[in-house]
Amino acid sequence: MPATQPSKQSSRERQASLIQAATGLFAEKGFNGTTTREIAKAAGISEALVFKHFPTKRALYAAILAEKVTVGELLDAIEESARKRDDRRIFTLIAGYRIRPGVDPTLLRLLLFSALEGHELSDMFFGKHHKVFYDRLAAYIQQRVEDGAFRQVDPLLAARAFIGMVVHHRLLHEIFGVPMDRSYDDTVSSYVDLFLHGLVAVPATGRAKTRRVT
Amino acid sequence: MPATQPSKQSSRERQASLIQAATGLFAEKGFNGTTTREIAKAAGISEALVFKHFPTKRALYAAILAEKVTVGELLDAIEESARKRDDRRIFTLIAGYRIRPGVDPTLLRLLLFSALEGHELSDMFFGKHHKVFYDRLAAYIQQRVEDGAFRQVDPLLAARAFIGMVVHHRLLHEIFGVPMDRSYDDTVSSYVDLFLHGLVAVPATGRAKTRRVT
DNA sequence: CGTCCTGGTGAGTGATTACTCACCAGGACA
DNA sequence: TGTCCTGGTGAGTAATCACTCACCAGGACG
Repeated sequence: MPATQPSKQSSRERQASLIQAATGLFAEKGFNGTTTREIAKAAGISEALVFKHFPTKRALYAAILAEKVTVGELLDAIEESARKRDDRRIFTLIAGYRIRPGVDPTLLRLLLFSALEGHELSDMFFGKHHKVFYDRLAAYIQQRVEDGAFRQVDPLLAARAFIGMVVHHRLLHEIFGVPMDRSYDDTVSSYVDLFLHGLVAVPATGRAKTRRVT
Repeated sequence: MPATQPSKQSSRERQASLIQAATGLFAEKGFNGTTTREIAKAAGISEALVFKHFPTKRALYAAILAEKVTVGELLDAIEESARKRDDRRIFTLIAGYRIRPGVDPTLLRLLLFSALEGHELSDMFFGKHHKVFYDRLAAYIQQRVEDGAFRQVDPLLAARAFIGMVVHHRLLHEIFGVPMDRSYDDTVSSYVDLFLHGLVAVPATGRAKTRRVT
């Protein structure tokens, strides 16, 4: 518990540590399941002080959703691989960003809770965390269809399909507690391979297409 | 509002109408977000009577999760197609079962809420509603791999991947409100096609593999 | 007739909730 | 020295929560 600062802090510091403490609680128990008393305790301050910084509990929640926008550097890496037409790399990047063990697990819970509980900022949160990905991916897929490298598919649907595979994987793992018996790299590569080349075996033509999947 | 029965009902009838009324509320607002007063009002009875039938609010919630087990007839249809090795049909059946417009939208919300809020019966609920599907699908995929018809993939991972695509689709639509601009049949067929044949175009060999997807 | 069971309720109970208010400590600056 | 601002609190408050209890209506059965 990082609740060890009864010392004075500036307004901005307090606000930040409040947001940090509350984020964990909201992600764990949802908006309705979290009390302001718990938040204050987790931040190591009195309940009254919480309301000096945020007029209502909802306002604190909104501040959290508004703050966690991230994304950023990943899109650059994607952009670069897109220029090189490195299909495998792009899909691996996106999948990895969603499955990678280091990724903050609270964000997914926060996102789901906010959507289920119907918070007003949920749409924005969803847009910043998910929509960007499948919009960018859809654009790339369209490009590759035009190149003639991909089959004639609906780019948006295909993008959603791929991201769906991998988000669902995380969902199973983090929300439903399904154990993942394969390594992270292995899993990502399997998903990418599956999506790019499909399930049906290609009868022996000259191509060395059958990548090992183990 | 079906709250129009102040008349006497037998204990079992009351219990059933209580469960029906509460299911909608729990799915909409979660366990913590739903009050017993609301439930009573939706069922058209007094709050006290709710507790005559269920000792606690949690017990009522548990009764709901325990009751909604369904599945059933779909597995028979799958079994039949499995004997015929009708790949497309099997994947279409499963996808359809999850995307079909008629499917009760409250179940998905209920499932997510119960998992996020960490209800004790959540695992069971998940097992009956999802695990059966990807276990069955994984078994079929393994069979087809042994037939030599599918590539050498991890069956469980592949099954999860496909179901992930389609569950994610429903999630986007029902929970996040993303509009779906294509028809139901079209969407399902696109997903199945994508999963079976992959994204990468097969260079012109003799096969007429490129199914139209539009 | 009485009495007993079942379905049903109004009016509470104490605990908990989000939120408020009067007040305090101490450094800054005059 | 005084006073003023900022960070901080203990002790509330009204509302709401899950849950309880004493009681009622009426049909069944003797």
